[in-house]
Amino acid sequence: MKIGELGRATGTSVETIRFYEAEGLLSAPARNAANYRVYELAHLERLSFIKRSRDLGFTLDQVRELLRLADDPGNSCAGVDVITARHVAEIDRKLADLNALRGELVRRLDSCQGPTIADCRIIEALSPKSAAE
Amino acid sequence: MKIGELGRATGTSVETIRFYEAEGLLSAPARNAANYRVYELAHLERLSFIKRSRDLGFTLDQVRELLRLADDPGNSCAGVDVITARHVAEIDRKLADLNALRGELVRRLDSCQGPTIADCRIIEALSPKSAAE
DNA sequence: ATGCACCCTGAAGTCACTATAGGGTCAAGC
DNA sequence: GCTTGACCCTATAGTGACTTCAGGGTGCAT
Ligand SMILES: [Zn+2]
Ligand SMILES: [Zn+2]
Ligand SMILES: [Zn+2]
Ligand SMILES: [Zn+2]
Repeated sequence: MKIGELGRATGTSVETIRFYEAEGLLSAPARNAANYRVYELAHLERLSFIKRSRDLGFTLDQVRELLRLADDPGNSCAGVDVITARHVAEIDRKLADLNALRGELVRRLDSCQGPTIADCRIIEALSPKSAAE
Repeated sequence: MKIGELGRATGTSVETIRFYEAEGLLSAPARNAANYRVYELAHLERLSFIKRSRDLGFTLDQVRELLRLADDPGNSCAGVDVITARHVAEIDRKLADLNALRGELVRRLDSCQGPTIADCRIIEALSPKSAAE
């Protein structure tokens, strides 16, 4: 299959596929007479793995590690589980941060009666005079 | 005050302050004989505003807009509220995404009994054979 | 022969900084 | 007076994970 087909099959853009190849995540495929990339089933499977991992929020470095671990089915999966648990912990941190931000913003939004900048509770929250709040 | 003092006063790194100047967010201050930046109170106030906005997760483009709106106290604050509401909506989207990811990851983590890659429920979730799931 | 979808490479742009290289300034202490 | 150290300066490159752009070539149908 050609790169466009592989992209459609995996939900990945052509540019991203070439980027993954340059990054060493996806091995360079054979070329046809026109110098077009020609992919095999193994490429489709590997790219699917990468796509799913990215969709689950793993970084490319984590994906690299997951691929390495996944390549040997006899290995212990402890490493995979550690990477995943660490990733969950990161997500928890982000969730906590975002929730705090959201709370602060919504509180301000709700209390703002306008009508002008001078009375705006959001601007007030941002302005240094309110620093003692 | 010099750039280091300003940085300590606002919790911003010296490099970030110079970056904000280059980006036009903070006006270029006067220089002393040694070509050091010399900041006034107005700079401190403006940088505080930027810092608070960034801490609340606004992008620099949004900060630019907020600064522009905040500069005229007679203006309606509708624009500010719109930017904020939009930002909250973005946060809500991110929260939903992260919660979904977290759920998927934790579900897999909990169900993985190991001991090898061949049995790992996380690798299974990533592998294309499980695509029909 | 012309259009169009598709493919190629290499380089630059995105965001919000951070880091690095290679210097200059200033006050204190020996 | 000379070094040490903290601080300041500019200009440039690096980060992550791509996306976009410039400037082409290929393959098939009309
Ligand atoms: Zn690693
Ligand atoms: Zn308001
Ligand atoms: Zn704008
Ligand atoms: Zn496992």
